[in-house]
Amino acid sequence: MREAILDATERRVRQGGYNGFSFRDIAADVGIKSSSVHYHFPGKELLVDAIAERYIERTREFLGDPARMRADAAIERVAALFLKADETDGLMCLCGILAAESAGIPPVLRPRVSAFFTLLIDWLTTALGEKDGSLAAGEVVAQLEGGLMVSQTLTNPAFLRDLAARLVERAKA
Amino acid sequence: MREAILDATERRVRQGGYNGFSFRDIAADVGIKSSSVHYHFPGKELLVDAIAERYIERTREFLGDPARMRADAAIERVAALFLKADETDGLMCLCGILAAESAGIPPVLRPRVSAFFTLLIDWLTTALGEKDGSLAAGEVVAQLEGGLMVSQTLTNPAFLRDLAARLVERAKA
DNA sequence: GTCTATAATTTGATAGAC
DNA sequence: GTCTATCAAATTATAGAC
Repeated sequence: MREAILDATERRVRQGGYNGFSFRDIAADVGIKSSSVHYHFPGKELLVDAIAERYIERTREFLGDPARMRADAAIERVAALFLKADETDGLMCLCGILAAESAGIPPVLRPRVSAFFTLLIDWLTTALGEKDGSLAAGEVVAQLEGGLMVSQTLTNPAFLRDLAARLVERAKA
Repeated sequence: MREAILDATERRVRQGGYNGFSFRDIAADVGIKSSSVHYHFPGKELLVDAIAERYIERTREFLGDPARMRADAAIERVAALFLKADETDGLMCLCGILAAESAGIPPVLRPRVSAFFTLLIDWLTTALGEKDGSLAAGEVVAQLEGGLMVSQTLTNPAFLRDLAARLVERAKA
C-alpha cells in the first residue's frame, strides 16, 4: 500500500505540481480513505519528500557507473530518462516541476530537488570529462529538462527526440 | 488597480505556480479585499490568462523584428529575457512554470502557454535561418528555459550565465 | 470600485472505534 | 491499517450595502 501511495503521488505531482493534488486525490487513486494516507505519511511534505527521494535513487540506479563510458553513450543514457518521461509516461520530470515551483514549495524539499540536478550534472561531468570547449554537462541537463517541458506543452514528442539526437551527434563530433 | 493586480498575480504565479496562490494573497499584496479582485477578474482562469497574455505581448515587443539580425545578437536578445528573470526578477519564466504544470492547469490556458514557445521558436527560426546542421531554435529555447529552472533551484546565476554565453559563442562559429 | 458578510466546497490533519 | 467522524482553516465565488 505504501508503494501504491507513492506511485499515485508521483503521478499526481508530475501532472499538477506540489499544490495540484490533495490527500483525498491520492486516497481515491489507491482505493482507501485520506486518513489512511495520513497513517503512512503524516504530512504532505513528508509524502512528497519520499517520492522525490525514491525518484532520485531510481535515477541513480538507472544511470549506473559513468566511468569509462563513451560521451555519446552517456548522453543517450541521460536522454533516455527524459524520453521515457515524455513518451512512455506522458509526464513531466518530478524534479523538473518541483524546480519550477521551487520558490513556492516547502523549503525542506529544496535540497532534495537540488540533489537531483547535481546528480545528473556530476554524473555527466564524469562521463564527458572536462575537455575545454566541449559539450558541458549543464548544457545537456538544461536542454533535456527544458525540452521535456516544451515537448509536453506542445504535445509534440518529436521536439524532444530531435533535441536528444542533436546532443548525441554533438558528443560524437 | 487592474495593473497592480496583474503585477501581483504574475509575481505569485512565477513563484508558486497556478495553484500556489489565492485571491486573498493577491488582495493582500495590493491592499484590497478578495471580493474586489473578483470585480476586476471574475475567475482565476481569467486572471491567469490575462497575465499570460500580457507576458507574451511584452515578450513580443521586447524581441522586435528578427529580420536581418545577426545570429549571435538574436541569441543574446532571447537570452536576455531569461537572464532578467533569473537575476533581476529572481523568478521563473511565467510560461515555463505553467508549461511544467501544463497537465494540471485549466485546459483553456494551455494554448496560451504554447503560444509563448511558438513565439520564441518562430522568432529564432527567422533570425537564425534554417541552415542545416546549425544551431536550432528549439535547442536555444529549451536550454534557456531549462537552464533558468536549474539556475533558480541551485540559486546559482552563473549556471544560466554560462549557458547563455556558450550559446552565443556557438552562434558566432 | 471597494467593502462586509457569507455561502459552498476543499484542504491538511486528528481522534477514536474496529 | 483502515475506517467514520470531525475539525479548523483556506479556497473560489457571490450578494448586496456604500
